[in-house]
Amino acid sequence: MKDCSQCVVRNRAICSGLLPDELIVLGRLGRQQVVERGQTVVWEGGESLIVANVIAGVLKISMSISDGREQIVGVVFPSDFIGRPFGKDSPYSVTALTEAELCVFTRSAFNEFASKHPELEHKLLRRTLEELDRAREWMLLLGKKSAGERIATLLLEMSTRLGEQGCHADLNDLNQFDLPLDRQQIGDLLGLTIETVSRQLTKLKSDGLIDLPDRKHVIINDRMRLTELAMAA
Amino acid sequence: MKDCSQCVVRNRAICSGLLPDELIVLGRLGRQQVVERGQTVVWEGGESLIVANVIAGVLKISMSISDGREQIVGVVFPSDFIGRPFGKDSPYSVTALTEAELCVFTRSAFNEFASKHPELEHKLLRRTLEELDRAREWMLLLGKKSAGERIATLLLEMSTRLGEQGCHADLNDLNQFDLPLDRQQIGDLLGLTIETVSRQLTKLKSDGLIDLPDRKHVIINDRMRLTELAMAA
DNA sequence: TCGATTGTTTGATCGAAATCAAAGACCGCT
DNA sequence: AGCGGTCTTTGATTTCGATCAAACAATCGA
Repeated sequence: MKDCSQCVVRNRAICSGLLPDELIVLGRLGRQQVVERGQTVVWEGGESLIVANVIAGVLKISMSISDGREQIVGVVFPSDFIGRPFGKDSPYSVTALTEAELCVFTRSAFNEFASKHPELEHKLLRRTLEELDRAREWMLLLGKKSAGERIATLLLEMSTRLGEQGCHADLNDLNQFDLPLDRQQIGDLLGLTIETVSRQLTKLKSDGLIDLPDRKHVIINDRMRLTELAMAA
Repeated sequence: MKDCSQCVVRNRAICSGLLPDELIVLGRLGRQQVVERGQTVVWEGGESLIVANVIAGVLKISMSISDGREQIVGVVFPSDFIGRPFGKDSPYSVTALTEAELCVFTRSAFNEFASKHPELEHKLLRRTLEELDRAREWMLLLGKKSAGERIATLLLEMSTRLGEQGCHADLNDLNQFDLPLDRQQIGDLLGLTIETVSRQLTKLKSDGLIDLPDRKHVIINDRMRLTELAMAA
């Protein structure tokens, strides 16, 4: 890492709040790394050798069953933390959905540094609690929502999460963004098949709630109706 | 709290590892409380005024949609921690599935104590990471598994989690236990209806994999086949 | 002990999403 | 610009679990 004080996620990542000299020590432990779309940085079942902060790009966290069925259990954005500090093997894979830039630490070096810096662990705890809330919200979606509700929920979630990052095409417009996931991945995230995803998106489009100028780009026309849809059939 | 050093979850709860004098301070902040079956201790959407350690009993964590659909997003056992420290309102309810005993703290008192005791926060972080892993494992179940696989997975999960607690009828027999959930709750946990739960349990029974001497009691006869079932149709 | 209430099982039918199948759109490459 | 591959959409059919309905079993209080 060259210089943490110049880092674009400096104020949002878990390292925010560290003192300048602590930041220098941490910076020396990390190295910046670019990963290309599709590349996996943590393997399900493998010893989680690294942890990292996401500087740029979007990644998926996924788990699978032996017969190949895959479920995406998390989507990770800039300033988020990835990997499984402490304990055992990683129960999931982490794979880049777009080209991404990471600030990578070996797990052991990070664990050691963290154990000496309660402020860092506190930040990580808060983030983990938020991630747990999000996971549970998604359990509600997977357990109880219809296909239409799921798609509506996804679009709104993507809008806000990308918005927090300033990742929107137009910085001022939450209602326009590029999906970092293809149809198959949306299916794997929502517990639906690719065909159902496609049909539901087409339906939202023909109902006028959204526009889909191309495969990835989404324009939300009627946020209110989409929000209603997200919560009730 | 009378005396933490006598607490039955003393060695497993997040307070383990605190020094004797720290434990005395923490003990004075908490109070022991018995909650009866069905009683809710944290309300979805409400300000999470309390956090607690579970001393005895089993509780559910649940979220719901405005129209009444409910999803159980977690099941909590003795030595587990409940409530949402730091931040905002609780996004979920916590309700006792059996009579339970809690060691309750006001959230503010706990937050303050925790901020001065990194060791405690570290324990809480590890636990939260484990809870997150479990939530994601459940997302895989909800998103990708068939009804039969879900039931098999639940029975094995219950067997191991109750086993960790020494809650089994026969302490040496992981293959026999009482379900703390009724059929409706099993459905709400697995994303199934009560009828499907009943049918799948009946099927496992007639296939000889399990016995169901009464509503709550489960005997696992063929753990291996049940394990295979849990992971593939 | 009985009747009421609640929880569970079983049966019949329905429907949302999966699966199977094929056409169409988009992208990168030469 | 044209070709080959991948991704997406659309259509036809099937299936698993939901829903509707009713019988059955367990629990509780009087």
